[in-house]
Amino acid sequence: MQRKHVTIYDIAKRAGTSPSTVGAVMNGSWKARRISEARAEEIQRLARDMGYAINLQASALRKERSRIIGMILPMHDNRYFSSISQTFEREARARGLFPVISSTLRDPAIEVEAVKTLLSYRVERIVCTGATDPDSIAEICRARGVPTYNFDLPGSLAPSVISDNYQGARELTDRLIVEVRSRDGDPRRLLFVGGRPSDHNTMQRIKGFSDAIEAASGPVEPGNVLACGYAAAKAAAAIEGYLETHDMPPGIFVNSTIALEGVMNWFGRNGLERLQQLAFGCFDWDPFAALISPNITMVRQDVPTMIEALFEIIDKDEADPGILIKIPPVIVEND
Amino acid sequence: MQRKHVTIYDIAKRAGTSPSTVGAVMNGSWKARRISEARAEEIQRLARDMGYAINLQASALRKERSRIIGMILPMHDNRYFSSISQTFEREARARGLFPVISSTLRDPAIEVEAVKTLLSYRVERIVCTGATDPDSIAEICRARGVPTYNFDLPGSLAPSVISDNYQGARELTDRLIVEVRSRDGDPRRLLFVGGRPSDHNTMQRIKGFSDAIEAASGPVEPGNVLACGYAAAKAAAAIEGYLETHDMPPGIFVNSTIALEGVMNWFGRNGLERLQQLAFGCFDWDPFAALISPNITMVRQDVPTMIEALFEIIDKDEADPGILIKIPPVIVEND
DNA sequence: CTGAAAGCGCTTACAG
DNA sequence: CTGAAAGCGCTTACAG
Repeated sequence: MQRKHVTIYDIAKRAGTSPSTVGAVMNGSWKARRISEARAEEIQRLARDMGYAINLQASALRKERSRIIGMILPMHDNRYFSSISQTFEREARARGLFPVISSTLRDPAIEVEAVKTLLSYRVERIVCTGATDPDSIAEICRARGVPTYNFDLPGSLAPSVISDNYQGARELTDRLIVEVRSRDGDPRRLLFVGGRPSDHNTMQRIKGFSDAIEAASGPVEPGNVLACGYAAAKAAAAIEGYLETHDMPPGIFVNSTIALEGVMNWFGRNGLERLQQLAFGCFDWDPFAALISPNITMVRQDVPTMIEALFEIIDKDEADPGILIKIPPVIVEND
Repeated sequence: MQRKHVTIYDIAKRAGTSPSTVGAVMNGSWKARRISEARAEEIQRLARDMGYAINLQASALRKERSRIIGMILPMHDNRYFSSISQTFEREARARGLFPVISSTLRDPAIEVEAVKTLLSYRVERIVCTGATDPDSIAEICRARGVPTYNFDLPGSLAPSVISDNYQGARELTDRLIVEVRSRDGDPRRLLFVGGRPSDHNTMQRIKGFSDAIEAASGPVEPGNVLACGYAAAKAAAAIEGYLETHDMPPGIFVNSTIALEGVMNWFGRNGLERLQQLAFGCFDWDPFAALISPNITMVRQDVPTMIEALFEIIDKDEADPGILIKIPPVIVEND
């Protein structure tokens, strides 16, 4: 048990050779150096015995390449975002990159702080997931020659990969409309709940929602779009407030599982059976939500395909800020 | 827009001073060096203008302190584990540490691989969450002088912080017993579903489950403990198989929300209303699961308190492998 | 096939 | 109050 890490110098001394040679053997460049097989093996054996592990900080410093890829993420404890981390991590590792993910709680100040820290650790690229202000991040990174990518929310200074929020919302709303009509309800009275009005994705989803209704039966009722924020409690309060002045709508479009939690809680407190009479849709997927209401339809964002598209851009080293890839989400019917 | 990162040398040149001075100003040690306020301010201004960001790799290399704290985690896309990352990240940052989390899919080979990579980036400490083989990790790290901590699953070579699985399971089972009896059912016929039999936590929970039943009404029926693994599909298959040769049990203890998903799916396919007649408990918490069955009781592991206990050990730099802190989980009644 | 030297960008004594 | 020098552990020309 040693306190100090063993270095190529320690091994060189023991092997009676030079640090350069050991270094070459340890980082795999030894074949190019035409170091004898015998010597390489001897060094590898010694390294194993001595418990050598390359110091990637030193290596990165010298090579000016860290192989670290950073990602900022609104939060970990969320099904959608955690499936993003999971898939991102796998794909980054598959490329020999070292993924480092920081959560930023949808706070632009924390986002910038996290990005600066990542830059100080000399990440080679940064993926901004759901960033509140992706363009300022892109600017900071561009000044340092670090490419950025927007994910989930688009920006104008770097390539973006997002869900096709408009189309997904429109398709989801179309299903709700069919269901509402099958019960002789009025689609214009459908309710939209959740998200921030300033958020690009929420805006697109509201547009898809409104356009679908308008195309089917005329403009959505004014006051039926409750972009009340992301917290579950806010969604519950929004429903509560809405119902003080309105009748129960024939259906609800819930914008994210976080909002869904609030909506479900409200119904849980006020009679879960009332849910059965509603057309119910959620933009985001949760395996348990499917079981609560037999008539819920969910939109599942296609994370694997989104991450694939992201790495295609990265692999090709594309940097055109005009790139905007929209991945269609998947409608998950309940049955 | 520069390609190259600006260094303390660049700033020193522009400021007409030495790199040492700039370095001291940039890392805050300038007051100890008694550098004049005026000069410090001038340097800070220049650094801002030139877009300087300290290279923490170089700094860490020289100081032999990275301030990086690593964590390995079975997976990100899981409510329990993602709440661990979220809380861990916050607490690490609050201490000026840089958290790096790698997921290892409950695969011992990947665990060791991830730990070695973290060591190569010169992390200062490693938290092993839910590690399949925490002791070999502890050994590898100890040889390099890097302290480790076991989290969620205990080990024998480093301090451990875990949930009190036995007590939590026992209390949960006690509730199920009361419920079963209130319907004139036989507690000995309660069913346990999910987890690996080799997993410490599962073992403890099975023990709590069995002991509670035994204390109340005699030994649990043989064959009523289905430690079928973690996948949802396995839990569904286990229930299916069980019911081929047994009547519906009076209640089910589900060991994790992943298994719960499988169990719920089975009932979803075979009549969700049959759930209402069961006493239903889950070791792990999910906000939606609560809404599915009015009589579900869940055990929520107390992640904030667990992480607090972890950092108390870290802050005090305790390394006694005999430390085993069990945090009582919280019973979440449904209502 | 191999080694000595320089340098990545910092920090740490040391000297004044 | 400040600077020159050495060194953290690598990799990269360069020389032989």
